[in-house]
Amino acid sequence: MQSEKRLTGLTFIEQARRRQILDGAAQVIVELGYANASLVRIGEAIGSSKGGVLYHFPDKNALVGALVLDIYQRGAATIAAAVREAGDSAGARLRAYILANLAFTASHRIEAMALVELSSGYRSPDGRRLDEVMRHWLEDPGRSTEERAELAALDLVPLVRQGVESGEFRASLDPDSVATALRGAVDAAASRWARDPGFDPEAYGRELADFADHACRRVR
Amino acid sequence: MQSEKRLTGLTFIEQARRRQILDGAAQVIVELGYANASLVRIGEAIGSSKGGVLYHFPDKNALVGALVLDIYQRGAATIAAAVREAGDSAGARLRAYILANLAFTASHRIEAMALVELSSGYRSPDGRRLDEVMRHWLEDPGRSTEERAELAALDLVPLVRQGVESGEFRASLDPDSVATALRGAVDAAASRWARDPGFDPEAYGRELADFADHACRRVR
Amino acid sequence: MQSEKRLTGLTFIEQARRRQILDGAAQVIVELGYANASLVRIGEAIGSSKGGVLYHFPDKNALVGALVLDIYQRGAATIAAAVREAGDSAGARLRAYILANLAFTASHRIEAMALVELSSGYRSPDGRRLDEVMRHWLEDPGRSTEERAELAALDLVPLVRQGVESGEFRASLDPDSVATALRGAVDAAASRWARDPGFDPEAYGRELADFADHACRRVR
Amino acid sequence: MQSEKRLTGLTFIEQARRRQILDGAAQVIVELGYANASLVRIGEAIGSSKGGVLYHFPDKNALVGALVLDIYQRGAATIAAAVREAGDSAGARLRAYILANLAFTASHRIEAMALVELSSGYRSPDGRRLDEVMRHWLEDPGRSTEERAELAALDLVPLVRQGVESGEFRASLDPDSVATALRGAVDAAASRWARDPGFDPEAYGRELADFADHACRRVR
DNA sequence: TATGAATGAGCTTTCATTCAT
DNA sequence: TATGAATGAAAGCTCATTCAT
Repeated sequence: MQSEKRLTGLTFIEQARRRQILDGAAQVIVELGYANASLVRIGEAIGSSKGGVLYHFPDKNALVGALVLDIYQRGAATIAAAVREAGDSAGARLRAYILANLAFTASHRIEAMALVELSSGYRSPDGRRLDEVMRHWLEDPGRSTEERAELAALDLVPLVRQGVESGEFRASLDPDSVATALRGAVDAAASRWARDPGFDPEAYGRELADFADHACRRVR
Repeated sequence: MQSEKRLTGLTFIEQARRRQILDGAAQVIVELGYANASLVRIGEAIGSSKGGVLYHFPDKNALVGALVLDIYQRGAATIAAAVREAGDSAGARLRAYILANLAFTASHRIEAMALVELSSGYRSPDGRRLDEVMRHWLEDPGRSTEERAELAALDLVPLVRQGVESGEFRASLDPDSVATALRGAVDAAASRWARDPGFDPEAYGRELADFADHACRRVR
Repeated sequence: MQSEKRLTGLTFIEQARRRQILDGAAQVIVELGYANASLVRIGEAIGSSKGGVLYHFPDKNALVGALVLDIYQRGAATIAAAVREAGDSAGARLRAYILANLAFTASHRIEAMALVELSSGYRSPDGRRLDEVMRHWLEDPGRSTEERAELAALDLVPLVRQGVESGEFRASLDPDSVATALRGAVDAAASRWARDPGFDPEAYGRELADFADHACRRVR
Repeated sequence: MQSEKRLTGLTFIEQARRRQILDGAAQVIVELGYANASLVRIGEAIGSSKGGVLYHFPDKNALVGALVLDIYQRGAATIAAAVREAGDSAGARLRAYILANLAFTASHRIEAMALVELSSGYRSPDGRRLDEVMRHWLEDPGRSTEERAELAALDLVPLVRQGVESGEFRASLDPDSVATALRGAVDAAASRWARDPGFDPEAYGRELADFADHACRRVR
């Protein structure tokens, strides 16, 4: 039965191989930097050859695209869920956002670091940065509403704004600035961890959540 | 008189040319990404040739090293000064640190962005990241005590710790986490600015200073 | 019964598949040029895969060889027949030769163009041109006398020489040069047609036949 | 003085090197076929490296373009001159055209063969044949009127038409077909010569000129 | 009778680096 | 104080070929 062997057009072993390649790519990118993450090295990382890699992805750009999208989706899914479950309070939602982010970083060390590496190291063939390219991908009309919703959940601005409007957060807070700052603080974990293996992302998450709480919450 | 024309072994025009090259390099790195910043393009950017660039720097690696060090030093100098002038209060010093950082970003747009690009894009010939390499440079025994002091002033940990110990900041603050978070928030400005030309780093700096203040200061 | 299903060692379906592959190959070669006619694309052209193609031919070289030989044989068969039926007059035979050639081009557009593409694009693994390789094939002792005769019929030299010797053609005619010129004029049709879809090979054939007639025939 | 060292923006030695590369390229293309004429081999042919070749031409396509244009221009110049000097008679002009073409082939063996090889072997990066690409080049508005005139002189159609209209050639002649046929006959010389080193292009030219004369001229 | 998977040679291209001038 | 010229390593990519299924 085709339906048993295939899922979204790919056989299971094909999917497994792609998974393996994506993992290998992430690893090499983290280890050597995106600039030095050649197809040969990615191939070697999974005990294969550059040809083997290119058999499963049309070109390097597609491979990186798949990798980024994969990490984003996995991350967005868990983070969106955590925020959803946190209830209506902006404070609780913000805390959940931060904790979930750093829990994801903790449990997906390589992936999180790879994302950081790519977010400033990657340029598309026509010279655009990852953010810009991502925006195009996300606007892909083939993307489902749920996916869109989850990816949108990564945006902190509405969350902060809600807190301000509900009076839970200080009125003088600028949602845009706060979002930028917190996103920066969250992303800092991966690079910090990269240069300091003893770093504990989840502990950092708890500290950061408290920090953000004190910074945002209206003084009673 | 040689002694008038030379400073640290370089003539003034030599120094001027190096300055020009470093500026050109920063510009190209920001525009095209570190991966595409070839020596030819850097040469073109200053109306010179590949060979001209390599006359002033032994190799590309040295050029990048000099660039990073140059930016760091210039930044550290102004920031250290601002913090020094802020007096003894940890709160005032933290505010000065943040404002000075973002003022530097605002007045050195290209340099700040280049640093972001390099901080994850650059790898030394033996594969080490910029941070790691920087640490080695800073430990260079040839470096003067003042330089050391200024570069050390970029480290937020002692600053936060002082605030906690003096009772100005909340006792439950973890200096290390706060330092990581704030450094991440500060650095986020350059990448944000890169993808959003309308961004105002100094305004962001004021928001971030308030944010940090509320987060750190002990509730009276 | 095996004997009913096989012919020269191949089953009928096997033969049909080979036919299909050869046709696909010709098509792809014409469309994309020999250099871009990869096995994958040939496979795709017949709704099959690379592997499918290579099951029927030991390697790409053999496939091209078979294609060329196939086209030559089919062309030679009809042309030889036409010349044979034209009778003894050299003028009539020459006219028949030209008309038959261009009728074949007209009815086998793809094949004729593929031959043009291959005649300069193809090189054997050891670097020899198609002509040279063809000569070897034709000297293959396994080839029957009839086949030989038909393929020999493509040679214009004896035909022209006969006309000269019989006095039908001008005595000053150099058979070798005339043969080269007319072969060139005949072959020009396919390339002309390739870049000018409105070209009419059969009309051209009639013009060329008249042209050759006036050029060769002794003025009464 | 710059003006002594430069011509059309290139120094003389630069021009000499380009010449050398073009010659080497033509040689390799003839020897191995366009498909096998890699930059390494072209480099080797002139005792250089692939890098050396690419220093003088931005990419392989530009190299081939320069080669084709160069051959065309040199050929067109001598042929146009010969036709011009032949006077007004269409017969004399046609004879001059044919003789000049084959004299050029005789004196530029490699170039003529390379052109044949390229005319069916080359495809531009976007898949177009040489003829098509050539047409674009020739329409380049930067091209001078004289160049245009000379390149236009390669077109046989107007020449034949003039002969028909002046009554010098048979009225039943179709200029387009005759042009195609004669061009084919002329070009056949290079491929014939390639597979038969004893071939004499100029002798062939005289035979072909007579042949064309008899074919075209009105019987008195 | 094919397909899926993988390999590795070879291609074009970019680029840091070297060297003579 | 630079440029011109050239090299060769390494990259991304295509493709014929092999092999297991």
